[in-house]
Amino acid sequence: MPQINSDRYQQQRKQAIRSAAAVFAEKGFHGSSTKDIAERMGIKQGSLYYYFKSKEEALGEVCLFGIEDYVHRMDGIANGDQPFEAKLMATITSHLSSYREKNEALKVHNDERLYLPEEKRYRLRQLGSHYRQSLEGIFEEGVKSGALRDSIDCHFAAQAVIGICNAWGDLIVRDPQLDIFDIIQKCTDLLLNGFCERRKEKRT
Amino acid sequence: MPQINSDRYQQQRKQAIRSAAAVFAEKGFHGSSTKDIAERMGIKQGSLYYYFKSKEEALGEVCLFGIEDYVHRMDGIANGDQPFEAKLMATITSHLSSYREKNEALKVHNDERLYLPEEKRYRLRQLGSHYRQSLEGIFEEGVKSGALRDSIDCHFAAQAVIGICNAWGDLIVRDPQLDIFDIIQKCTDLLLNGFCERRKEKRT
Amino acid sequence: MPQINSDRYQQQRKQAIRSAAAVFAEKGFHGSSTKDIAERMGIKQGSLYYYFKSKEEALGEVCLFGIEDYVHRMDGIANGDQPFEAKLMATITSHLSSYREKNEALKVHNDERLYLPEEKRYRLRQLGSHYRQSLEGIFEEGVKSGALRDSIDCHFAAQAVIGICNAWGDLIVRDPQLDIFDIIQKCTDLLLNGFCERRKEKRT
Amino acid sequence: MPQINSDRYQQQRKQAIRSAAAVFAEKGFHGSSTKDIAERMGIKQGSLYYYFKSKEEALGEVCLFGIEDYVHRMDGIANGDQPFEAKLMATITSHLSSYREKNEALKVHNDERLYLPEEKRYRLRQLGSHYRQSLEGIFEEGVKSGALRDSIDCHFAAQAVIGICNAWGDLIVRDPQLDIFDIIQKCTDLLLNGFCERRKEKRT
DNA sequence: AATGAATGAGAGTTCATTCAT
DNA sequence: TATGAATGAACTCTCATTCAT
Repeated sequence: MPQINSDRYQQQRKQAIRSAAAVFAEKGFHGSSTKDIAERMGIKQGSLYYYFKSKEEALGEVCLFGIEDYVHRMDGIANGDQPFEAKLMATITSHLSSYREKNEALKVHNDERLYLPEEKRYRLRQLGSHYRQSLEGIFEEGVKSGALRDSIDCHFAAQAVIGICNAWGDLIVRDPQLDIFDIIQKCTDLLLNGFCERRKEKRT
Repeated sequence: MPQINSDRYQQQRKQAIRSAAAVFAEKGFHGSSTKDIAERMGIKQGSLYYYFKSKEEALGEVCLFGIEDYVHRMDGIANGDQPFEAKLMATITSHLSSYREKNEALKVHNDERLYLPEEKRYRLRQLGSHYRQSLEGIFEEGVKSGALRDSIDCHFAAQAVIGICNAWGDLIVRDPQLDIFDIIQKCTDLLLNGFCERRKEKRT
Repeated sequence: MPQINSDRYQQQRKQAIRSAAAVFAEKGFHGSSTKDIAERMGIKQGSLYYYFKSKEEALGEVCLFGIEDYVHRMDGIANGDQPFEAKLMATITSHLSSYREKNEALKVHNDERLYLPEEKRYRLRQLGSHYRQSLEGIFEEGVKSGALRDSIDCHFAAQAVIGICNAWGDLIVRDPQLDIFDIIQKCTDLLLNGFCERRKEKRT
Repeated sequence: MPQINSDRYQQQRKQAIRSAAAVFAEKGFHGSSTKDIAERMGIKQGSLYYYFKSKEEALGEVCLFGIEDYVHRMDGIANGDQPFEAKLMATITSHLSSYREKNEALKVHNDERLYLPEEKRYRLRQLGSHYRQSLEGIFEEGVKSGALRDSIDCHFAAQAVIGICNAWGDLIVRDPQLDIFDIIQKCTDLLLNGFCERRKEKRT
């Protein structure tokens, strides 16, 4: 019967979530044991159940932790009135930074959420869809404003941005040396301009 | 003692690999049981061991099966003398098609190979690196030929292509309705031209 | 995936049920471990699950095994056309003999069935009610035939018979030396001369 | 270090015993957790250990509480100089009333005492034997006085009385609606007229 | 070529118990 | 007097693996 309101408890629980995130990211949900998680946290296996009702609940908490505020940050970006280019870069920055800050939780969300029971996956799906739709909105805006080509398929574009960010996110998690700002820069450039040679001077 | 050379044996073993691929893709390596795999193949659990020494060997075979000829195909593409644009599109086509043809094996390679012991991962890493390097080579050629901007980071570019293909590959595996050629088209366009408005007429 | 139809399997499973009955009777359901049961059967703990899906299923099988044919035997008694006295004695004989033959299974049914989930308890309750009703029927018949006093509450009478048999059944299970036929005799005498109109000599 | 002498402590401890009795009666000893008991008492799990050294001690106290004064009451009955019929009825009344007053403790004594270590069971066995012997004495007296048939096996008779009372006791605990005085009446009648030489009218 | 049966290691989970506060 | 936190042992159950047939 944990004292859910106590500060100490909340603090320790957060710690447990981070530990679970780290272990799940490294070995996958089924490949991780509760003993692994407890050990990383510095407690004994049985004690973990003071903070989680089950291993599955731990996964749920990690997934939520992984996306929640990066989704909220997206709201801020989408509702701002910057030009398209700025919004895109902000999105990429936010997305890739999440991989650094929150460490492995976002990766766990991407790779392991399918092991959650439907009811718990529902909230995550809502958040994920919300994110993608906001991003699609940004692209639609960009098309209207003339910043983007008419022919752009905004759904495809949003998925592509998410996909490319997640791919680099994986690499970022695996290799902490990577220069995240360099990657943000290059991703933005790729998405805006592609790889082909076309000189700025020709732009009008 | 399996009759490794018998046709029937080889045929059944291939079947076992495909079954394992399907199950691993759906539930992950640790989430799958040998019973699951055997059942999908229509044999009994214990009989699997006639075809694999262990569950891990099965994973190894699936991973290899998942990448080997898609890597070889890349050699063909890289060594050809088509222009950059054609090679890029060929690469994307090859990559995404693999997800359809080989079904789930490529996905398994991407998501589960980390559960293999170092020795087995070595060969896969070689193949993967070879693939990425070939792709980098294509980009370097593109830069030299003037098709691509000088400023392109070829390593980044290759990773980006792989990342975007894998991201869409996941979606393709999950949703068999997706129009793969439409996606190929749009990916190529994105990578070549980006999303920004700049009309071909303005090029010259 | 047990071969449910094989003779060997059925035989071993019966053995498992008997072992479970013995252990449950001695230590109660929650006080018994699956290890205890397996050990009594001469196999290892994990192997028990080849015969039962769960410990609870084992309990269910034991309970069913404990009452099923003693309930059926009651049907034979109730439907016969012997006089009341003979039917009562037959009932007691059948009931107490069950404790000897089936060993501890009937005791387990009485003491531990409440740990079964509602769905499984349903069938048992049906059988139990059927038994009690048959017994009540015998008493009603006895009243009609004039063998018993009018004032007898047949529901009370049936419960009393069952209660007294179970009480002695417990003692019989605990002490294998007890002379079961002596007890049958005395129980019958107690109950008979309690419910009878008057003593046989005085009847005519 | 409990203040064993404080009134408050003794009062709370009694409360703890009653809570334990209720929980043990409902779920059995092994099926009950210390958390269950604490919750019913309105304290936290760990606090129980202020009143009991162990869960087992709690069981011991409950069992003792369950029989002690019902055994002492039997002494009063046995040593009185009422006729047999009155003593029998008093016994039954005392026994069945215990199930109502003490609620579940007597049931716990009957069903769960076997989980106590030998040393603790010893005192209970003494009390139980004492009870049975007193009851046997009543029967022997009854035989001598001519109220009962010569052929009565007094040991059997005492066991039968206890058995029938416990059987009805179980039903009484389970169904608080049951009319306890009706049952006392009927049990007495059953037993009396069963063991009596003959019906009163026919006696002279 | 395949399987029924068994195994043993390890998983997640529960819980009586302890103890500093 | 009571509790939050932690522990470790035991438990049920799963599963990769083996092997005689």
